Order: sequence, then C-alpha cells, then structure tokens
Amino acid sequence: MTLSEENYLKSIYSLQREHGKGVSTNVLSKYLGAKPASATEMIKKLDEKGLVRYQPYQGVLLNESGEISALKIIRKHRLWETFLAQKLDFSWDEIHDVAEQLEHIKSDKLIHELDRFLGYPKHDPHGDPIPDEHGHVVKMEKKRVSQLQPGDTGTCIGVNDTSSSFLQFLEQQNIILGSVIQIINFQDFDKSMTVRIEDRELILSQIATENIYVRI
Amino acid sequence: MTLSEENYLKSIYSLQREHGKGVSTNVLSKYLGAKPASATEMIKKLDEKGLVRYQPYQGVLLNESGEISALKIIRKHRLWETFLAQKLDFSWDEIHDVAEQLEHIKSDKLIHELDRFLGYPKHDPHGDPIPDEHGHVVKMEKKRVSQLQPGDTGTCIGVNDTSSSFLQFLEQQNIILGSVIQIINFQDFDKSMTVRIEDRELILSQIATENIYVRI
DNA sequence: AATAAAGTTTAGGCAAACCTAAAAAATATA
DNA sequence: TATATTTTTTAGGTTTGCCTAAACTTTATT
Ligand SMILES: [Mn+2]
Ligand SMILES: [Mn+2]
Ligand SMILES: [Mn+2]
Ligand SMILES: [Mn+2]
Repeated sequence: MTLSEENYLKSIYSLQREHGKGVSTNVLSKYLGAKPASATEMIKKLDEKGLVRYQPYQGVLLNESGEISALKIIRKHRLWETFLAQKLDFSWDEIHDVAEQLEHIKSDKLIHELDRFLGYPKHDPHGDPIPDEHGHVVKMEKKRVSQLQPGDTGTCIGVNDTSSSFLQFLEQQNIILGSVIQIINFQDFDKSMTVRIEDRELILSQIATENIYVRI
Repeated sequence: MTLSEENYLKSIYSLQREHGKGVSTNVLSKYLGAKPASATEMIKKLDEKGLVRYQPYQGVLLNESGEISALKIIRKHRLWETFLAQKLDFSWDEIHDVAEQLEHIKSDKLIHELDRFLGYPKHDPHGDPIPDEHGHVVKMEKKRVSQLQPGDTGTCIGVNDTSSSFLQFLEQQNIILGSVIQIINFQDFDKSMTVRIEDRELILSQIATENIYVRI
C-alpha cells in the first residue's frame, strides 16, 4: 500500500465515524487538502483493490479489509505519538505532524517492539484509544464539557480538535489529560462556561467546551 | 529534498569514499538497484540543484552542500540504528532496513531529541561514527583483520559488509563490537586466518577478515 | 590505426499522484 | 416543472522517478 492510499483510508475512516453515511469526494478531498477530482481517482483505485465500496455520486465507505488497514495505520500513528510525548519530550501539539510521517514506516517488528517499549499503552497523548494488533479498539463513553451541567465534575480524557492552536491554548491554561474540571456556571448569551480546574477558575468559550472530552 | 534524491546523495557519498574519484553512473546505478539511465537523470537534477559536480562521461562528485546533506542523512540513519538496537532489541542485522526508511523522516526536533534520548552516542551498532548536527565526523584509524600479522591483537570496532548474511554469521560466531581478536596464524594458499576470540579459536576466510575492522 | 567491447547518454514510454477545465448528474430554487 | 446551482466525474496535463532501446563516447584489443 502506498503512502497516499494509507492517508486516504485513514481519512475515510475518520470521516465515516464522524458523519455516519458515505463520505463524499468533496468532503474527503477537502479533508486531505486535495481536489475532488483526485479523490475520485483514488477512491476508484481503492475500490478495485477491494478496500472500499464506491458507487459514483454515492460517496465511499470502508469495507472489512479497508477498516482493518485503516486501524493498523491509526495504531501506528498513536503509538508514535505516545513515543514522542513520553520519551522525546515533544509537547501535546508537536507530536501529530511527525507521527503523520512515522505512521507510514513499514515493519511489523518495529511497531510490536515499540508497543512493548512503551509498556503497551491503551491511549495516546490526546486520550484516543490505541487499536490492538488486530485492529480492535475499545470504545469509551465520553462527554463533551459542553454537555455537563453546573455542579458536574469530569476528568479530561481527550480532545476533539487536535489543531496546534487549540492544544497550545490548553497547554497555556494547564489543562492536560487527567485534569479535573468542575462546572461553576453557564452563560446563556454566548454558551460559555465558568469552570474550576485544580484551584483556578476560568471561562471557556462554547468552542472550547465542545472540543474537550471528559469522563464522569 | 525527495526520498530518492536523499538516497542518491548518500550513495554517492559512500562510493566516493570507497573509490576515491568520480562515481560512474554504472557503479552508482548498480549500488542503488537501478538502471544507468536513471542515475544519469538524477545526477543531472542534483547538479542543477548545486549538490554535485557532474560532467558527462566523467562521473559525479559531491560538492560542499551535497556532502553536508549526505552526512545529515547518515546521521539520522545511524541514530535510528542505535535506537533500534539499544531500545527496541533489534539484532545487528535487522536494523539497517528499517533505518533506511526512518532516515527520511523530516523533523529537526525529532533527530535532536532522539540524540539526547540515546545519550549522544558517538558510534552506531556497526561501529560507524555518527556525524554531529553540522555534519562533522570523527575519523578513526582502523585496520581490517586481514591487515594484521600473526601475534597481533585488535578490538572489533566495526564491519565493512553490512549485509544480513554477514552480520548473522558474526552473531553466530559471537563476534560483536568490542570482541578482542588475536591472530594465531595465516594460511597462504587461501589467505584465511586462524584467530582466537575470547577463549575460542576459529578460522576466518579472506572475505571475512577483509570485512571486519579492528582498533589496535 | 582500425575495430570491438564496454560504458554513458539520449529519446521515448509508463505509472502514481497530483492538477485544471469541461461535461454530466444530483439537488435546490423559482 | 423548469431552471439554476452545486456536486461529482471525466478528459487531458504535469511532475517525479523509473524503465528499454538506440545512439554516442571512451577504452580495450587486434
Ligand atoms: Mn494525531
Ligand atoms: Mn499520514
Ligand atoms: Mn545501516
Ligand atoms: Mn535511504
């Protein structure tokens, strides 16, 4: 499988989870920073290879083997992110871009040994679960901070937006995985929330509260 | 710089060190497993980019900036090999192929942090020196076992042939970096040598003695 | 010196992964 | 329903890195 095919599979996987139904070439190409015509071409190739189901104008869906392939790449991505954060002192927002490259290295032994070296981690530094070698993922019940009520308390277990700017913001505010967040109150006019984190109170915008996941 | 350009630069560097003068397209293409016509094409491109000096029918030579680029890739290759051997329990002969992929990952921070994580190693697992971040390499005076006389003693500091089969042979014979090798005698008819390694005596063929480096 | 052999370059193609522009299909609007 | 808009596909190019076959240059042999 080529680097490009791998990136397409991974993208289709994410977008399928996010939107439910078939992924359109428009959405897919935008996600990958390419043009719709390029997505159509690649989708046809993946369909011929038996990795996706594609019908013109109906979008694309991963099938069994495509999903397994996608999860193997995601496994590698998340293990490398864990390595970069735990062993090489990369910060939350720096790991993703390098992992985008490392996830394409081809060596079963490498990924197996890396997993062992890291102590068989279950989650990456953003709180996302790491699939096992067969592509099995454990689901977590998680809520967005925006879904909590004043008085509720949750533990930060991940983020939705993984952009550098958002992760840097969280870093500045000292919000990390494991941070305990208590809702103090909710402003109706802009849907922002006042929350207590450790012993500090701060105001989080709606966009922020929608992008932080917590376990209750 | 593309993956292919990087591989060509690295190959030209090695072949230039090995043979002295300009590297012919024939030698270069064979080394890379490609056809001479492909080497000619790439060499022209590298020349236009100012990384090599090339004159038709006269072979190719790295210039200043080409050599620095080559050494940076070699630095990454050797740091990754060290990582694989020291941290991930890869054996002597398994590291090279994976490092061939990892050396092309683009991130200054990654290689800097990896260096720190490994404790700023000076040599890779095959005994080859690791260039510093500016592309500076320390030379070692080393001899081939074949250059020693009966009675001489040397410490194994590296190998010339890094093929899997040779490294596996060394592993079987328990010859590793740091092994002390004493020459017992020399057979004139086939240029093989009887040597003592630790408390064992064994016979090494001419090919073997020419591919093991020692410090005296 | 003439010819043969070996090495090197040029010419013309091919596959992968992109692109733009035009055509076609699906969806929304009047 | 007819028309306009949006989405998607198709057609035709481009770039990178590879190839084969033919032409050309250099080196070796007679
Ligand atoms: Mn990531
Ligand atoms: Mn990727
Ligand atoms: Mn190597
Ligand atoms: Mn390489």
